[in-house]
Amino acid sequence: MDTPDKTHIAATSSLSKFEDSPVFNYINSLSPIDPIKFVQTDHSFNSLSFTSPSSVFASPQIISHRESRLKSILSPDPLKPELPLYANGNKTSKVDSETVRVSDQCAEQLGGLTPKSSARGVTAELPNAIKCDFGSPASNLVSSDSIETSREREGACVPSSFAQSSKVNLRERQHFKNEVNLREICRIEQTEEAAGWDWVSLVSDVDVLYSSIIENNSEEEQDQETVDPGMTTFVSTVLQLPQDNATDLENMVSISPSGSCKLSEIREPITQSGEIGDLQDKDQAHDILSSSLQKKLVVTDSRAKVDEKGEKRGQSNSKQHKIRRRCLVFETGSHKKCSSLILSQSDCEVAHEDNRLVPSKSSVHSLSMLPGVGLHLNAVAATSKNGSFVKCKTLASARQLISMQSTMSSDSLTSSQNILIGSSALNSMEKVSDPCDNKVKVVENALQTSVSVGGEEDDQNSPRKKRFKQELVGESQVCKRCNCKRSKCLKLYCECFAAGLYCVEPCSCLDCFNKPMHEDTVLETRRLIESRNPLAFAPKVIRSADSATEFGDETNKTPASARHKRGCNCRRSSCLKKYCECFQGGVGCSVSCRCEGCQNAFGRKDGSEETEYKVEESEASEKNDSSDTIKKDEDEHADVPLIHPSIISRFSRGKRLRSSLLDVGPPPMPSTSLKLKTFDIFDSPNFQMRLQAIPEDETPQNHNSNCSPTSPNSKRLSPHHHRQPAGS
DNA sequence: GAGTTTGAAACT
DNA sequence: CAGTTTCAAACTC
Repeated sequence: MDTPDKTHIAATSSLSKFEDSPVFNYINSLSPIDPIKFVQTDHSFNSLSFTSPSSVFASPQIISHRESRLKSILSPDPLKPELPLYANGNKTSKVDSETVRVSDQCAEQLGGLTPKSSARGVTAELPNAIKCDFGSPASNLVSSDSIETSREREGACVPSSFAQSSKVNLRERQHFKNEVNLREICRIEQTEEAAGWDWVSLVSDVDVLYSSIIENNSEEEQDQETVDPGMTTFVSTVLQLPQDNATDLENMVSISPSGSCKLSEIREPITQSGEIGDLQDKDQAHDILSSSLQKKLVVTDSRAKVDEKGEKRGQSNSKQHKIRRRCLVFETGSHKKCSSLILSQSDCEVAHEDNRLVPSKSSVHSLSMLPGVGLHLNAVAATSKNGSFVKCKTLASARQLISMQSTMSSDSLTSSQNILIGSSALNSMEKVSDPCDNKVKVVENALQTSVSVGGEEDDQNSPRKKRFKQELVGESQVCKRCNCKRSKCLKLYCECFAAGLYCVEPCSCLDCFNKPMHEDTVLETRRLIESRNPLAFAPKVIRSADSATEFGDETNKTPASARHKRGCNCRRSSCLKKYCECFQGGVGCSVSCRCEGCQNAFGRKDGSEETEYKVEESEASEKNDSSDTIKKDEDEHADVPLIHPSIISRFSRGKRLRSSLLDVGPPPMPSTSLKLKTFDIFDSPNFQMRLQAIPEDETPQNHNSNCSPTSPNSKRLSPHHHRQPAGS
């Protein structure tokens, strides 16, 4: 109902309207504040103005927007782009002209920050930034109200009656408070850094600080000139993003000219009045932001000198700066329709460096999202409902806890970058074809460091360690480290190819064609294979609902009833080894299986899934060791019993299971706490849910096929279906 | 690490 | 569609 016009009018002619409004008149009659002053107080978010109509605008909306904005910086919600906020903005073209000016000022101010004064400078600047952010009544309606607007108004503002009285001393006091707060946050930051970034909590801290500052500065006037830089600097400095997160910010800023970028939102006065001015502003802001980001680094490093842990921090930062967050690579048009196709595994460089990523909304969101989002089929998605931060935190923690090896072997680097983008929303992004194998991979670093953290092996060169590292890497990113010799990795024999991933250096394949440089070949081959079997690249393991529907198997009603889409055909392994895809996938056999002598611990095809049922229904039931092991695992993930084959497969690789009992068990879990910790990410129910959910979205046609009575694999429909193993 | 086993994928 | 071959992972030693 609030049309832009309304908003705009309300913003531009707010004074007259307010004055004309009965409410205003009434409040004005109650308030000693002069109406003119009221206008000013609007922008300053003066506490006294609460008695005036401005209080209406200084409602929790402001806080809400502020919080949402802060959160959006850290956890942009793809479903809630910031852009709409701008739509409500009341910015005028007037602000556009201010942008450049203010931006320049910002740059100057940033440049003026010396290492020693950086912290103080940030502190001093912060209040204004906040004020500008939230002080304006107009900004109440538009969270993204530009700082420049406030600044502009500052210059013309008429000092409010209360503000002048408390200026000097109060400001100093506030600055002191703010600085104290800032230092506290810096300490928090350091602590978080040392213990691994507790990003969420840090955000909360910052948010609290903001609130505190806002309150403190509600009495403070708007005569301070430094604004945006402070805000930006503050964000940059205080948050001191873990590299990947920082990169996210950079990405968000640089990649999203659409204006949905979060950081630019803070400092960039995006005007609603015109696209041209908008673009100009954005360009300006982009440049400024780039510079500010650089400044940020300076500030950070500078502060590092001051901090007790400065050296450590500095090292960490310098290393972190080398990290390039991998981003999802997008598929070229040929297969855009088929969302489940291979995408370039290119390393997603920070956009502002190469600008190869198309700045679209989705791109922003995708960048905001963690790699897990949009991953194809077997790709590991660590994202969960809270996943983004969880993963970030975890990874960052791992990275922070142990100094990374700045020179990661490229093979390990690339292993985690084979991310297949299936999300159609991400298809809008340009494909980045540059593999960028030389980039340090955050996840892998984290994993690597995690290994070190575990203390299991200190020797980086230990074969065992290498192996485990590779496995972790492979698992974490579901980089199928294939070993194809003759298939050229263009057949489903190749796990990489089957998973919709490009082969990477960890692979030991020969004559591999499953690489971005052979994309055409890969896509063509995929087409051919899919023409033969539409489900060829569909997930092999289907969730309970799907499988139950598809197979009509009553035994699949169990929560742990994920089933292999085709069923196995085991004859000698008794479905007790990973030769069996059902077992490998951590699912029980179903009537679709044609296995002989099925002993699948996850559920036999004859329906003897007592294990699962009992596990699900009664934890008290004692079973043999193998069943018990399975039970525990399934209890932990009762809601998502499915364990992706790749995970299991990679998990146990190199950890050969000598015992049949162990073989019967669930995917071998890391024996060390380290491993458990690492894999908590991937074993989390949410993660598992993602694994299952993503393919559904990505391969709708396939899933439709899945639901069809006819299976692509005619063998599945053979009379063997009803054959019951004699042993069972 | 080499060799064997296994079962899916591919082929006929 | 069934049988066979090919293939690479899983597994054993």
